[in-house]
Amino acid sequence: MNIGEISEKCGLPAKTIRYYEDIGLVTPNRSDNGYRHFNANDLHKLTFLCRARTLGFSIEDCRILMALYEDETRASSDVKSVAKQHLTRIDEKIAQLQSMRDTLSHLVSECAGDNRPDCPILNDLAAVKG
Amino acid sequence: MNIGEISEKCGLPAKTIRYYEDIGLVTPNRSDNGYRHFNANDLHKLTFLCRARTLGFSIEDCRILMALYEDETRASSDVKSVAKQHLTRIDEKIAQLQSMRDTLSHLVSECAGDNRPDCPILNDLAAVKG
DNA sequence: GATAAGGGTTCCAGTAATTGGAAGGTCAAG
DNA sequence: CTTGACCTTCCAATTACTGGAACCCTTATC
Repeated sequence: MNIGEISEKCGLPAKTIRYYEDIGLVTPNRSDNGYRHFNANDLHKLTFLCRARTLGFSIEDCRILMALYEDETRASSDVKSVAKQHLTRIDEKIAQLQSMRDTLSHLVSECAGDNRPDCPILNDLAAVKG
Repeated sequence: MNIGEISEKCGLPAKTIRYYEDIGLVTPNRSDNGYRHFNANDLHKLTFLCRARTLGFSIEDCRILMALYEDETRASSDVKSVAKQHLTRIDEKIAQLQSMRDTLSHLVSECAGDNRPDCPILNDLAAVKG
């Protein structure tokens, strides 16, 4: 199938699929007219990539996971290790955002939000710490 | 003061301060030798920027907030509005990460993590939906 | 006076993962 | 034969820096 069709099926934009070919994540064949020709295995790979990216894995993680996916002699512990590391990174990010959120929502609640210039949000931002 | 000193005080790397000058967020004077010379107002601005970035505001948000900071006739409602929008974006991001986290931690818990190749994580990633 | 250390300067390139757009080739239908 | 929907490649932009090269300024030391 052509790139438009597989794009529909795997959930990735055609542009992204071409990019993934560029960086060596997939290597579709070419038809005589120069069009990329994708087979069922390509569909599996691209679906895999789409899903992994949706779960926030980096492209480099995806590369590792794809290699494991294609290696029939892998140990599931290797996969689990990559996933757990990613989970840790997600948790760190959530904690960081939560901390931002807490500070910011406190500031927002303090601010009158009227037409006077006095503003606790700006006051906080501009405060030079000792 | 020179860039090294103000960098210490405001918490931003010298490189970042130069970048902020490039994009017009600060405009320090220059000494005769061509060195940037920062005053107390520059320190306030850069501290402001450092804090706002720490809270996750984008550079463009910072630009808006800085303009409000410098406008003595601002309405605090304008500041609050920017902050609330940002808060919404943070909440969305947290929700998205939380959803990734839930899915991933479920998969991780299902995976034996031993030296056998069978792996629910890879199975999930490769599954072509509907 | 030479030199070395520790500032400072500019400018160019790279990061992550796409995305947008231009210029142009291909194919099926009317 | 032309129109429209595909496809192709290649270059540039995005966000917010960061690294590095090549070079200048200042001060202290030999």
